[in-house]
Amino acid sequence: MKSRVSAVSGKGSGVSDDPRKRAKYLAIIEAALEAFSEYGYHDCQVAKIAKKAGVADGTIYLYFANKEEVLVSVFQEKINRLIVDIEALTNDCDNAWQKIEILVRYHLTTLGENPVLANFLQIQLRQSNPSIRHGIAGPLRNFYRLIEGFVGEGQAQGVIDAKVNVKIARKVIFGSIDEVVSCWVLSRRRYDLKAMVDGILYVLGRGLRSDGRTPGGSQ
Amino acid sequence: MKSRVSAVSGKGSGVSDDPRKRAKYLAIIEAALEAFSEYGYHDCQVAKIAKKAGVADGTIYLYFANKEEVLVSVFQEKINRLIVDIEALTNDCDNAWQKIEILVRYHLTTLGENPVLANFLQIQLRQSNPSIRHGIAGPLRNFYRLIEGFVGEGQAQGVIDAKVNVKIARKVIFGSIDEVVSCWVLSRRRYDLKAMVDGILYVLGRGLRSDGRTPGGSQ
Amino acid sequence: MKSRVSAVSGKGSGVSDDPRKRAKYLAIIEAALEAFSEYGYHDCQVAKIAKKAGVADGTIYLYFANKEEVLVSVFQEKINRLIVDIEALTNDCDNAWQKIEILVRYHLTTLGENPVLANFLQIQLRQSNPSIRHGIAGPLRNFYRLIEGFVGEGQAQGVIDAKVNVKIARKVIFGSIDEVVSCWVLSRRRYDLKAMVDGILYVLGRGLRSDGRTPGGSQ
Amino acid sequence: MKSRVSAVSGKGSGVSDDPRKRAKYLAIIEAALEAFSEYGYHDCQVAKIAKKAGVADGTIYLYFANKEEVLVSVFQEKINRLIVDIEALTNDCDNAWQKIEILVRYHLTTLGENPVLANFLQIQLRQSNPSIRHGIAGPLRNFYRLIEGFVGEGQAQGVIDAKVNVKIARKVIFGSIDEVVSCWVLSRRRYDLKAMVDGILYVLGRGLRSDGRTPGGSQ
DNA sequence: CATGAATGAGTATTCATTCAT
DNA sequence: GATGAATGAATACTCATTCAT
Repeated sequence: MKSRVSAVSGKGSGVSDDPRKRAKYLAIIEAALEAFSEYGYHDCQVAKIAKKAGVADGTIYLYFANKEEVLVSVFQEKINRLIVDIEALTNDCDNAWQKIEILVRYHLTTLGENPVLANFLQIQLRQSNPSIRHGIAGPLRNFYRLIEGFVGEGQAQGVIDAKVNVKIARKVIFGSIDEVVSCWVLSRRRYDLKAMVDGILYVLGRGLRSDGRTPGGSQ
Repeated sequence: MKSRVSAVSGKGSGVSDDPRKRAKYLAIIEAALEAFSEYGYHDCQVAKIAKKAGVADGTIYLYFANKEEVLVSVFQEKINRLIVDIEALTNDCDNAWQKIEILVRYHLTTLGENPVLANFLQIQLRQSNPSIRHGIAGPLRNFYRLIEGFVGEGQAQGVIDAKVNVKIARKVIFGSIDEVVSCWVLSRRRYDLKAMVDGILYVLGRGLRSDGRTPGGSQ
Repeated sequence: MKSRVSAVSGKGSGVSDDPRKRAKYLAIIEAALEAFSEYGYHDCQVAKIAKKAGVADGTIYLYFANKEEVLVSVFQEKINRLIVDIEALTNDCDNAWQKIEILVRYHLTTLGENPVLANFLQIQLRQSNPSIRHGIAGPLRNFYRLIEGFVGEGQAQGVIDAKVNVKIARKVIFGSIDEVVSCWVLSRRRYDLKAMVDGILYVLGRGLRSDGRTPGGSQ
Repeated sequence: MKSRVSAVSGKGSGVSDDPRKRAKYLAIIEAALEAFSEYGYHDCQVAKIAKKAGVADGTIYLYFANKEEVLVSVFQEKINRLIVDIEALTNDCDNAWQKIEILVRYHLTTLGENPVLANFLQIQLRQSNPSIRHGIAGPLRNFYRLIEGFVGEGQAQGVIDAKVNVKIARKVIFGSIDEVVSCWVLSRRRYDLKAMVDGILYVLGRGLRSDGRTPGGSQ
């Protein structure tokens, strides 16, 4: 308890003043990502994570309250990183639709280049129980908000159809890329994920962007 | 083993000549749907299914090879039913885009009226092992094919943009409705799912339908 | 739950209509007595009990809710048996002091001839935690009541000093024989426990019996 | 190892020339008494003792070989103190039976006023392993010898019945007060322990004292 | 001397599956 | 066919103890 570095009950990302603790925390996170991705949540014993991280089983519990918190923390670290990166990439972009394009492209490119993470996010993460789902909800909401922010911004700029409900737009965008990545992972990554970006953006763009066709907004 | 009525290794849907066997098979399927939906896959013991079905624990194993096969069979029965219903509803429809509209509307309406099934399909089904995911893939592919068939048909009819890749269109359609239903279930069904149909179809229609704007197809 | 034969939550002594269940229940009780006596509560794994009983580990849990309940049930069975035996032996005895003599003699004789039981009752049983202590309290109270009954009876008959408080008399009697047996067990039974009976009864008799000396009761 | 101040393997009572060490040794003893009494032996982690004592976990091991030795040392310190006090109180008493009265009265009064110690001695101490029981045996023997000394002295003085076996007398005396205190602790101290002294001494006195009745000693 | 982060051995309990009746 | 008592493999987590600082 005393000095546990908790990503869930703590400040949100395993922050610790002691850099050695932070390093070990991150080592466990990376080991857990690999282990969960390789075995799935239920078939991944804590001992496997500890071994991959090069620490004793008990050490895991100095940094996380339990196995569930490890899983949630991995997700949190990874999704937060994704959000931070996308925010940085879209920072000096004026057009909100282009921000969405960047998001979709970056998401698919990143996961396409990181099959372990993709497998974790699309498959293994979802084998977990309701209490884990609850822990995941918070960080995921941040990703949702990012997308919704872009959509709203685009409507304000007039580049996204104002008649589209923001939440529905987010669900279509997120649902589409989520499905695309899931299928790719389940296909055992037999094709190039990046190659799908243009096709998806074509459909999403037609569905969401304002264009000359609907200047006044009539359907 | 002997005369087991298997939904996975068997002919595909618990077919049996003996109507009493078929009835008990279906009773177990319904009990399992309820039980899985109520407890989740991992917290739903075979004993709970047996109790709900009014049979002994061991009897389950006269109809299914193991717990996994029960789950897969429930999915199979339900998704097949959905497919059959949608095929019937779209049978005398000439316009393939309208068929997609029917599919989306029927899917959301059905799950909106059947929270137990929705919870099973969106949440509990996905808590399972990769080996189950494999068993699910087959029946799910039929649903994929249904959507892809409508898209292809629509392109042949000229009502759907020919430049859209059929598989990508299917992923956008399925991913969108899947995400919409999942969010609804996770929100504890605090709003009306049917009410989302028009909003989703508006975006999907804009994204996929051919229109006066692009008669020749140039973007 | 359904048909668990519980000595704690059930009717009190592993009663079951099915004689086969009762037999297995008793087999586990006897195995547990031996195992607890040999290893002590904390160092006696459930697996050791199961092995001695000739059943699978899991079978223990068809008859008992947990390891604690096994311990409590062993105590209950044994102390109840002791009580029943003493009641039978004292039944046609007119003099209540003689009943106490019979109780003390029977208790020490029985434990002296049954070192496994003596070790269990005096040493291993007491290694347990408060929740177990609570489970033991009920059956132990019955033994207390037996002694107190004899004392009260003796006072009514005039054979036991009326000035002695019944509960204090019980504590002196029970405390004395308990200490005698404990010392004997801890001495590794290097002497004959039965041989101590007369000496103890001499002191207890002087302390508790009415006699010519104190007819009026003056101290 | 080096200069460990052991209460068991050492000279017997945490003796050290360095008063600072002695002070910390005693601080740990007091903290352990409280902690064991509060949580019980098995639920009292070494960390809890360390925290109460205001030292690091590891520091405990500079003063004691292991957790068992801490428990044994607490017992040793406390029982030795009891013995020393009783010896002082009985020093200028001529009548050995009065010494026994003093012992019983002092024991019950002290524990009655010190529930933490009473709980430790009667309950928590006995939750321990057989190996601990061995460590306790030595100091406890000193208490036994004290009682036996009084009894023998009383027989030499003719105030205690010569026909009573000294060890049996000790067992009756110790067993009685032990049972009385245990019942009091288990009753959650709902009555006044001191108030029982006279009642117990009345029975013990009748049982052990020589009196006019038996001048020659015939029963 | 003191610290406290790290270690890793140890175990009660669940539950999918079997098979004698 | 149906039953349900019996099986036994499998695992997260605790905490006494150590030792580098």
